[in-house]
Amino acid sequence: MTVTAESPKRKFIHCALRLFAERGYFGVSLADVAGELGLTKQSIIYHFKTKDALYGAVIADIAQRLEATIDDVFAQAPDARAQLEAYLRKLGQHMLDHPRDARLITRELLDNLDRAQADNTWYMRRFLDQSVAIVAAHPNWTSKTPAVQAAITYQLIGAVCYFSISDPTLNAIWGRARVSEMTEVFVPSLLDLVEGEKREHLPSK
Amino acid sequence: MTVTAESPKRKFIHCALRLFAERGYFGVSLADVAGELGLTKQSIIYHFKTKDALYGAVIADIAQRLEATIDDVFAQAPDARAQLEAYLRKLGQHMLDHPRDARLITRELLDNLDRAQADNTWYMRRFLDQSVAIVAAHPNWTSKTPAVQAAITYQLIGAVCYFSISDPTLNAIWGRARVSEMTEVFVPSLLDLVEGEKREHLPSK
DNA sequence: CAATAAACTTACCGGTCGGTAAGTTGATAC
DNA sequence: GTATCAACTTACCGACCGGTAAGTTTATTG
Repeated sequence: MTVTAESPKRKFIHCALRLFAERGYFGVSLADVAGELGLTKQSIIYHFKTKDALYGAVIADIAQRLEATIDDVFAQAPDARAQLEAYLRKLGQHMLDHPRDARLITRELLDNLDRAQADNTWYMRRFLDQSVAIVAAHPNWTSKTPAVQAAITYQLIGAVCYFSISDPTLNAIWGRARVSEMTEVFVPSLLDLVEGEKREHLPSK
Repeated sequence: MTVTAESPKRKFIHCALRLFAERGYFGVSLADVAGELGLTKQSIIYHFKTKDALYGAVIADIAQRLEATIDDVFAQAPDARAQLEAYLRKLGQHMLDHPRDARLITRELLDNLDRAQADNTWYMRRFLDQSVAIVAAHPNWTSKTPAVQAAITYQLIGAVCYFSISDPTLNAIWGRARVSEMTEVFVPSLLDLVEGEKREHLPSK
């Protein structure tokens, strides 16, 4: 059993992703991150120079993994309709498997209110453009304006992220049993909304 | 012209809502809030005892205003279908008019990961239950399980909040013109998704 | 005019923050 | 065997944090 030799930088990114997702930028100190790995905050400063730079590396890491998922969709699905279905399934699966990504993306959206204008390198841009391209190719929306296509795309991504981050709260409100039911029907119900079907295969009372 | 005499407590709540929405709980200090009103942080301590209590008052304030919106829907719309339409229009309008509410609700969702279990008084509970009741009454979902109804409700609220908080970022990515187009078609497109129509009245190229 | 109470203020405290500076350690290279 | 370098450490700094304690100001009331 060999220890997977993760580079020190990647170890910090991995750990920081988790903490930033849970508590946000201001809710996490460098000492918190380093402490989780049994190190001191100065080891982070050594690798990343500043806290901002560490945060940037975390965002870039998520963006890269999301782009990889999309490339996968383009490679596998035969036509536009199948591509959108594959996209939604993969995105949904990704965000349910990695709720931290959904949490951090949503936080990034919230915290970038001021930064959005100043910072012209927006790490998620490529991912978003590719997502819109998939929606735009679908028969439902090929004839629509780019604005409509972008709005639909955003609704879909938003629904997926929002559902993922709501999980703990939903559990507290309605209990684990009901939320686990909700999770099962979530992606199918989203697909039905997209295809305009009448949701007949969803469970009835 | 009389100055509307807002109580000191309400002035703090109003100001804190804006700052918490913009920068989050840990991103805002008591001195920040008081400074905006030309006062010192101790004046906040005097009124609210702790920072946590101030934050709680802000959340309670939002919850109360949302419940008022819902009561309105129940009072006005004649049947279940019209109620859901009125609900979505009002919710969408509310979140577009008051993006801070959408931002803070989403932040609350994110930050309550740990608190959700411990804190059994969850201010948004009544609002959420009423929202689910409206969705459950709609012909599309009356026959579905409570879990499905809750999932649909959450997707709808999520889409609205997510779109509202995305506004600054979307502007930075695609420009004001396209985003303003998106905003116009947003609620109608959501209604079309709900009613299962084919989006014929949405603008085409 | 004295008493009271709301709505503040200044002064201060222990603790934590991000970041600088100057070592220390252990492995590799020549 | 010593020079080099990555990957750390300890020690420290000024700024800021939430919160306590003890006044001060202002308006109202008997």
